[in-house]
Amino acid sequence: MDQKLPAPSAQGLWAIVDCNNFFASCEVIFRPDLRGRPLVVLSSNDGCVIARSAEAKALGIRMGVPAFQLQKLFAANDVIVFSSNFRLYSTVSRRVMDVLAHFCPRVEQYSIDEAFLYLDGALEVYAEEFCVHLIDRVMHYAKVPVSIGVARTRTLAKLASHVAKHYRYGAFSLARSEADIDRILSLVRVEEVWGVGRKLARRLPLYGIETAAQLRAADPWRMQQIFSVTLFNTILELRGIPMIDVGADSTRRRTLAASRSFGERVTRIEDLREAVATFTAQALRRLRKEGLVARCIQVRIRTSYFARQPFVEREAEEYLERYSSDTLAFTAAAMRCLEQIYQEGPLYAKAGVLLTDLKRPDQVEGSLLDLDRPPLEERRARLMQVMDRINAKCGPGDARLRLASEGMNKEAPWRTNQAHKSPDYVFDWEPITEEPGSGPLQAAKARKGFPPPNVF
DNA sequence: TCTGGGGTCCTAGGACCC
DNA sequence: TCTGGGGTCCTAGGACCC
Repeated sequence: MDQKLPAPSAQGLWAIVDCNNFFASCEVIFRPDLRGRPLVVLSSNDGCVIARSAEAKALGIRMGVPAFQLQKLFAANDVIVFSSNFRLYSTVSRRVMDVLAHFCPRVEQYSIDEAFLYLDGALEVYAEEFCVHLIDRVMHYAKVPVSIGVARTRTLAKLASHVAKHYRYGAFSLARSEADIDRILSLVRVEEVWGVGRKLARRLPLYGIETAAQLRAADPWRMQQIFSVTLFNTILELRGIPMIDVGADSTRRRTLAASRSFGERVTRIEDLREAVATFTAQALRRLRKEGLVARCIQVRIRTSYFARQPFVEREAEEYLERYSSDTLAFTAAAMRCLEQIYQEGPLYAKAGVLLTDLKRPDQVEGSLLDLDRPPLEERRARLMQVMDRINAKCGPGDARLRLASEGMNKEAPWRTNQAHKSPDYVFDWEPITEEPGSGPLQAAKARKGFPPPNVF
C-alpha cells in the first residue's frame, strides 16, 4: 500500500476542444435566422432529445428526454425541432477537425464533436493566445462555437472544459498550482469527472467522496482494490500524472455497428430480413470506406424496453471462412443468423448488425493477397468497388445501387420516421467562409459575448 | 400512441492445462 | 470425512463515453 507514484507531468499540455451544442450548432449554420431561438435535435424516429441550443437548455429541457413528453413545452415556447441529420453533422465535424489539424500538429479526435490537442513548445508557451485564436478560427472556417479546456492531463483538461462551459468561458486552464486546482475541484461534483458514471457516482459518497477534489485526494491503491484500475488511473490523472496513453494501437477500430430502431413494431421475418440486409450493406460500405476487412458478423433483434410484453433480445453470430468486405457474403451470413434467432410473436422494435474481428487487408496472413484467391472472390471484390463508385457519384438517397434483399418499399414498417429533418444541403464551404467583417461570421461576433472570455 | 446509435475497456468466471 | 495450485485464454456482461 506504499508503492511510489510517478511524478506529475511538468511539461506539455492537453487541450480538449469541444463544440458547443454541436448538432444544434450544425443546424443553425444554414438557418442563421434560427440563432437565439430554443432549438432541439431529436434521435432517430424523433424519439428523444439529443442536442439543445443554449436557449432550449434555459427552458429546462434535459438530454435524453422522450420528445412526446415535451410536446406541450415545445408548443408553448416555440421550440424549433429537428430530426437528426448525421450526414450534415459528420461533414461539419470533418471540417472542424481539419481546422484543428491545420493549427496543431497533434490532434486526436475523440468523438464527433471533440478532439484532444497536445500542446508543447511554442503552443505550450503561448497556450492562452493559441486558444483564443483557435476559437476564432474554428468559428470562421467551420461556423461552430467551441470551448477549450487546458491542463496537464486529459482528465483535468476535460474538467477544465466543464468549468469553461459552466461559466461560459471560451477557454479555461487548470494548469495551475496544486492549491488552485484543489480549490476549483472542490466546487465540482464527482460525477462530472471523466470516467465517473452513474454507478460510481452512487457508490463513491459511501466512502466520503462527493467532489472532484475529494476523489483527487483519495488513496488510489485502496480505490483500485474497491473499484477498478480505471478509477486508479483517474485519480492519478486528477493529480496531474498522465495515465491515458493513446498509442498507435488504441486508435485501431475494433468493431463496426449498424443498427436502428424501427418506425413501427415489426413481427414478420420478411421485414426483419429487409432491415438486417439494409444494415449489413450499410456496415459493409463503411467498412470498405475505411479500407478494412472483417471476419465475423453478429445479428441482434429485440423488442422495446418500454412495452408491456416481456423484453426479448436474441443474438447470433457467424464467422466467415476468410476475412472479407463483400456485402454479399456477409448478407448471406446475416440472413442465416436471423433465421436462427427469429421467433414468431414478439413485437420487434430494433435490429442491428455488428462486425467484429476487424483487420487491415495487409494484416491478414496470406489469404487476401494470395494468388490462389478464388476467382469468385476476386470478382466480388471488383463488384463492390464498382457499386461504391457508382453510389458515390449518385450521392445520398434513393438513387443508390443496392441489393434486392434490402427491399424497395419506402413505407415498410421498419423504416425510420424523421418528420423534421433538415435538407441535404449541397456542401460548399467557400461561400460561407467569407472574410471577417461580413455575413454570418460578423453576425456571430456581434452576438453578445463573442469571442468569449478565457481564464488562464 | 411515441423512449438513439456507436463505440471502448475492464472484470469475473469458466474451461482447460500442467 | 478429508480431494492442489497456478497459469492462460476466452467470453459475457457491466460500466463508461459521446
